[in-house]
Amino acid sequence: MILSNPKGTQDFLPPNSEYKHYVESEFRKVVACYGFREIVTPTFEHTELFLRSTGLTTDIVTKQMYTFTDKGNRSLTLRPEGTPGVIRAILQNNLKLPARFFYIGPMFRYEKPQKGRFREFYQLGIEAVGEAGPAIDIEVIELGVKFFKAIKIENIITILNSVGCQVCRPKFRINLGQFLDDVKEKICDECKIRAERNPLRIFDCKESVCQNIYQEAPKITDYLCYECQTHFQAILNELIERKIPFELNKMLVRGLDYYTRTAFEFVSGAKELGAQDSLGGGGRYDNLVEDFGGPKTPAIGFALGLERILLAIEPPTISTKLVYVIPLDAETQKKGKELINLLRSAEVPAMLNNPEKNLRAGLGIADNLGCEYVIIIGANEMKKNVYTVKNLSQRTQQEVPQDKIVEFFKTKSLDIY
RNA sequence: GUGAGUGUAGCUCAACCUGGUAAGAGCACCUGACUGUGGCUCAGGAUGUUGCGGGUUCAAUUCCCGUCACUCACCCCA
Repeated sequence: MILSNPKGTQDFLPPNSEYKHYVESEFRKVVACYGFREIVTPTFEHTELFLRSTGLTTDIVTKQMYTFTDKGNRSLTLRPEGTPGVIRAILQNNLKLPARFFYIGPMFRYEKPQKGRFREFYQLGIEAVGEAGPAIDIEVIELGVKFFKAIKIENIITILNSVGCQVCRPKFRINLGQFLDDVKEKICDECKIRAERNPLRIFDCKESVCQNIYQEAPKITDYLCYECQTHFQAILNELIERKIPFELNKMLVRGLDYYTRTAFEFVSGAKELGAQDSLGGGGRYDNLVEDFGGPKTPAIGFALGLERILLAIEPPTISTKLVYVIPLDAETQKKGKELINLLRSAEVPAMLNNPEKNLRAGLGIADNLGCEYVIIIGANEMKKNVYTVKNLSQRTQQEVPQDKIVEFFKTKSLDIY
């Protein structure tokens, strides 16, 4: 019992931990190209922050938050998502706008775990705060697509919709409410609850009966105000022009309350993902900063689920730089110690064979460690003033002059993720 | 929160349906053949409170109940 991790958490063991590092470093490269810089915010915040932003009616807030009272009697919550903390930090520190930030870190939601869904999970996210025009919407979507391409996830579909704004959404909601009143006898029980609590979510229903009914329902896109309509149309035009494939889905809504206008989701066809096929999602949230008491500030962002990405990628090849040094006898032991010190000070990772293990055993250990190279030092080498360098995977070996050994390994670029 | 499935060696699983006479296999592990060349081969070795608790029975890994854990799905989302 003591030796088990809490439900919904997981250990990232090698090589999985290295795959994680690979995904994160590719993400860093891509976002850097678009001018996003890293922001690191606390993993817990005042509970109120999430109540005010994520939304009082959302599942996340009503039943999934890890909320606790600390010894100073403050109500704190492990962050269930990244955006509120980022916006808080921007306002609190009075940062200059526009600003572009990215973050990578664990989020926490009390859910029942299943494939691609955990209680502690990592998100890779970006937030562009203070830019209103459609240009940034396009950059953000393009960035997402580029990232998936960088990590070689090919079968990604970008699903796109506009959820309107404070001007047009109320009109839509009234009409949708009327529609739901008319059909409430025919829809499923779940939908009846949704219709009361959060009508926009009815479109998520998977019952075909309901889906058929909702074909006739009012769509937000038919109610967009002139500004929202223009904004949305500009995005569609530009995406087509840039040949970024997308799929319009008038049913797409977002689970968080603060979204406005552009809403999108990156969906994968990879069957490894099970039911959780959404690798990430995001959208515009033009009112959130104001809701926090800041100036009226447009913003857009997205978040990607790291664990789901790991399910979808082809694992990269991980090779280790570690060089395994095997002195053959008592006389060469000292030489071996000097050699690993020399290599280490040149930033070449090195490890010495245990004197109790013979050459055969040492090679086996090096192989298990994933070492590409082994250095063998024995009487013959000492005589000729060389080291025998053996490449384990290619099963080749060569003699390298002792004074050239550091240089030899410095020219090898075996990156470890 | 709801539903279904699964818990046997470090890992993957068999035996369970049809209860029965030392609980097995493969992989991994350890030792040796093998004191200057690893992934092969050969010989040998160690390993289990059959998740936990209770019940039925002469007898339970096997059947029943409970419980916990894991998995998948619903829900929701990244």
